[in-house]
Amino acid sequence: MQARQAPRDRIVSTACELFRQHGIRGIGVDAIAEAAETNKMTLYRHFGSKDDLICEALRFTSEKAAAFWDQLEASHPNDPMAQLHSWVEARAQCLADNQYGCDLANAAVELKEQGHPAHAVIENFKITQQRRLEKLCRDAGVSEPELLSDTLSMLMEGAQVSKLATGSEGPSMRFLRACQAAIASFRQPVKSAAETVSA
Amino acid sequence: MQARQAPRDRIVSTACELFRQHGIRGIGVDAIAEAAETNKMTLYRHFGSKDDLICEALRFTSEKAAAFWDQLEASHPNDPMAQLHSWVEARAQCLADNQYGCDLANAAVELKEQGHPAHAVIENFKITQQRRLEKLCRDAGVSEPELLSDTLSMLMEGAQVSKLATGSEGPSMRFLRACQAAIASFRQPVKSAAETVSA
DNA sequence: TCGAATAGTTACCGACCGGTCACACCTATG
DNA sequence: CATAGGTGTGACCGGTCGGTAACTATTCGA
Repeated sequence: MQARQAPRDRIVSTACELFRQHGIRGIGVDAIAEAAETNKMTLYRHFGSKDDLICEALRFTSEKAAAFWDQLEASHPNDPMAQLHSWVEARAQCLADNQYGCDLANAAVELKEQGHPAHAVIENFKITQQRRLEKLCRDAGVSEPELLSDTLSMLMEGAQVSKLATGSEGPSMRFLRACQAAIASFRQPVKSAAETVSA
Repeated sequence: MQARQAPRDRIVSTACELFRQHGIRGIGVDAIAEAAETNKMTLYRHFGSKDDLICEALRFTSEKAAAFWDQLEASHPNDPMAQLHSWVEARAQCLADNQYGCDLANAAVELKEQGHPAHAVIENFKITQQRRLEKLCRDAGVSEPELLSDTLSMLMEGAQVSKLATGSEGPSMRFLRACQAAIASFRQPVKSAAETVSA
């Protein structure tokens, strides 16, 4: 039996879970503290405000996502095209497993007050993801890496919100095929040595 | 000077606006009534509850969107491929104009309690839009109309949430080009009469 | 073993939430 | 002019929100 996590860690991971299930505005700090088997006073000793906790929870989620990229690179070393397909398949799997969409994107929808500290966390996360995806596309040698990576980004975000709005029978059902078709349409045509030089 | 709208209509359109700006959970009925230049009691005489008002506001927005399709068909009669491109351009324009994304999709993100009456409105709207888009793709004679329409749906949803999360410099910047590339990749190759028959 | 830090408990605060009440008002139509 | 129906006003309800105070219990290292 493992020693119990520290209260702070329990609060963060519980907050992640409850924010995902009920929405950030849909759950109160008291309920979070209770679900984390602690109390509101301890929560406020670790986090100055609910907004602080929101940021910390989003950071926590985004760090877990960052680990996924290392794993991806290790799975197909020196084969960016295989990594790209692996990325798509992993996103499709995540889409099938998770009924709540991307926590960071949902937070962006929910927290409209501009200047909210969470915006910086969200933007930083999304931009990082997009940069990594773009690098992958570039390394894979597709014809328009920026356009492909943005296409895949939009397909991914769209699939998640579409699943929320329309259910799993909607467009998100064809997310995997849509991504694969997009990648295929941007693959460099096989060129002869002469063409490669002239281009 | 036009006669003032009836209180009920003012409440609905004001609610649409404030829900869009602050989120459904981010604005109270009192503030809506005040912004509509009326009061909470009148609001509750027309709508049984806030949830009722939410549904009515979403219905109002979705009806405005429905009118767009007639307009689209009239602009390029009997030319579904031109209508499809026109649809993409209109969505791109809407994306550029509107900083809050799709109200219906945002509502789906925000209202996670299952069984909320708004879900039926959202699902009905989204499914209707998707069916019309799919019909357009089919009429345009692309090779895989279902896959293309789902791709375009996901690109559209993704562009909106991506703009919320990453700002207008992110993937949504290339929404138009991404859609056009997707359509191009699904265009039927020109076939000879013999090929058409043998297929 | 002592002391300091951390965690738990209870009660509380003011603000706001969705929703209702009783009552005064206005206007339009008979 | 009278009456009726929609409208405006302000007070009020119970509940919940984010956040705090004061005090006790626990843990753990010096």
